[in-house]
Amino acid sequence: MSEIKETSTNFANKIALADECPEAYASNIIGGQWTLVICSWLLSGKMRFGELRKKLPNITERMLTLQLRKLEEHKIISRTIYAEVPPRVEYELTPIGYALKPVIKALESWGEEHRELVKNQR
Amino acid sequence: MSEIKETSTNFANKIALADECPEAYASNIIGGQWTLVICSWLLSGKMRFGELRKKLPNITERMLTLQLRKLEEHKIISRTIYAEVPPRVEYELTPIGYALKPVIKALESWGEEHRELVKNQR
DNA sequence: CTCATTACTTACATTTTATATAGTACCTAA
DNA sequence: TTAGGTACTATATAAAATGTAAGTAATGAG
Repeated sequence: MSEIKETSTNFANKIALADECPEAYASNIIGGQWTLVICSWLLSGKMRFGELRKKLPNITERMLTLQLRKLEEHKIISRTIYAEVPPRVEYELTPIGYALKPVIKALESWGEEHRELVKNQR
Repeated sequence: MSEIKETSTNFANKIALADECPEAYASNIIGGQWTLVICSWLLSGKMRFGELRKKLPNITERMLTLQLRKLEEHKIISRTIYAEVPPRVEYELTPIGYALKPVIKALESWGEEHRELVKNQR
């Protein structure tokens, strides 16, 4: 998060890959440590900043903010601020965000399958 | 890649997340920069080290080796060495590796959809 | 003996991502 | 007047991922 150096080889490689492989493109967007989990929670409806924080016990406020900003930038979630005191901010998936559902489901079931397999091999 | 520090908060968080969220678990495994692209190529059949390298023009041999080792460790690919000179090593998806197909397809189509959307908004 | 080929290793440097810690503004209720 | 909740921001640092450059082993061809 924070800064990326647009002259690095790493950056160029990401661009090049994303350019020809939609799966790499997608993986760059949702590949963060908390991204999928946040989306997964939001699949069941809009949530406030504080609610999300409670659902993700070990996340720092900074990380949560960064992840939410990144998701917002990518149009995956929308942010609604209510001018109240204390402040209230709600996050909700956009249509393209909801469209992640099959991806998340596919990952979930593969993850479970893989976990089973690995467990049984030891 | 390379080293992970088993005392870091990051490590603990990953474990905790992976523990309860299969999608985070899956994402940790296939989340590398090249992982999905490699699997994607292997979906169409076994390949040699050198072939893969040519398909991924910007990857360094080091990165390719690291990614392949990680995939092998996670039982996603199998490695067959032929005792020839010069050496020949073939990589092939295991059953659980092939089971990634729906995940990759879901990511691909979401990626394309997302890319379209973003493009049209500018 | 020297060179080429393939699939790696190793040591090191850089870039990217994640965490820790300490703030801030706002108003409200005590 | 002071404490408290909410959703942040700023700065520093640690850790992980990726990249660069240079090797290595084995052997058969010339």
